[in-house]
Amino acid sequence: MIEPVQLFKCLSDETRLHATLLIYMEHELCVCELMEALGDSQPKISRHLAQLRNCGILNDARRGQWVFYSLGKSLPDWAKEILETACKANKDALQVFRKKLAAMKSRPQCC
Amino acid sequence: MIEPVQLFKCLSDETRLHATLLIYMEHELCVCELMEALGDSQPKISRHLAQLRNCGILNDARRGQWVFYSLGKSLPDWAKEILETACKANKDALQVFRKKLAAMKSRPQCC
DNA sequence: TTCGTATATATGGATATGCATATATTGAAG
DNA sequence: CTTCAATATATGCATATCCATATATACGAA
Repeated sequence: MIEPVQLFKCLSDETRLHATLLIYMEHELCVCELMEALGDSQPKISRHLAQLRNCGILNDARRGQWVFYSLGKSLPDWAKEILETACKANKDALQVFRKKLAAMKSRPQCC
Repeated sequence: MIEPVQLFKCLSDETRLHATLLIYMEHELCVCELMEALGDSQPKISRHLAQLRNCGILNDARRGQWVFYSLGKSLPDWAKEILETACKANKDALQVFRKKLAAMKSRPQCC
């Protein structure tokens, strides 16, 4: 079970915070979508996602060529509350990311 | 104005997290009370408090020999919400710290 | 083979902590 | 009043450790 201090450490990096909040809002995103939305390199995104997965914050599922990340299934309620609050506090930045997502061409299909 | 990622970084260390939550619950504590409650060395506590003060999370006020720390005055509501949620998630540990505080002899008087 | 993703390695930079020391306040002795 | 000691807190320095990132490479699916 994740501890508060561990969640805070995970969210203390911009890439991880934004990726987590985007996934929280969009329910499911793959690595290439996050690359596009956040404008970061593939290894950078992948590495941070791996860390979030190892902590139980995210869950990964391969479908064809793509690996989709979603919120961890056993994430406690207090952690979701913190994500919800962080979304509100980060509204402006998230808006920009979501626009980039929406403008993305050849987005992988959800099954 | 503090950014979410900055708050998370501050709370990503056990000493800072516990000190902040204790101050949130008790409204005001001095360095020696935090040393007693958390069982950490004086320079360690002092440094972490300085960092929290520099970020605007805490406020300091000297009264006599003591320096009392309280929540920063301009801390936004979303930040307080996060502290509230973290308190709930950390209830057990905080309970132990508060007991040590209550058992402390020669606690400095509040003016 | 190509596309999407993961990981190994190296490196630079940040961070935490201990120890020693400095500063500030208070009170007591002279 | 001045000096000295005790108490409370802050900080400079050295060090060890952790972290983020880039580059290169490997793996897995189509």
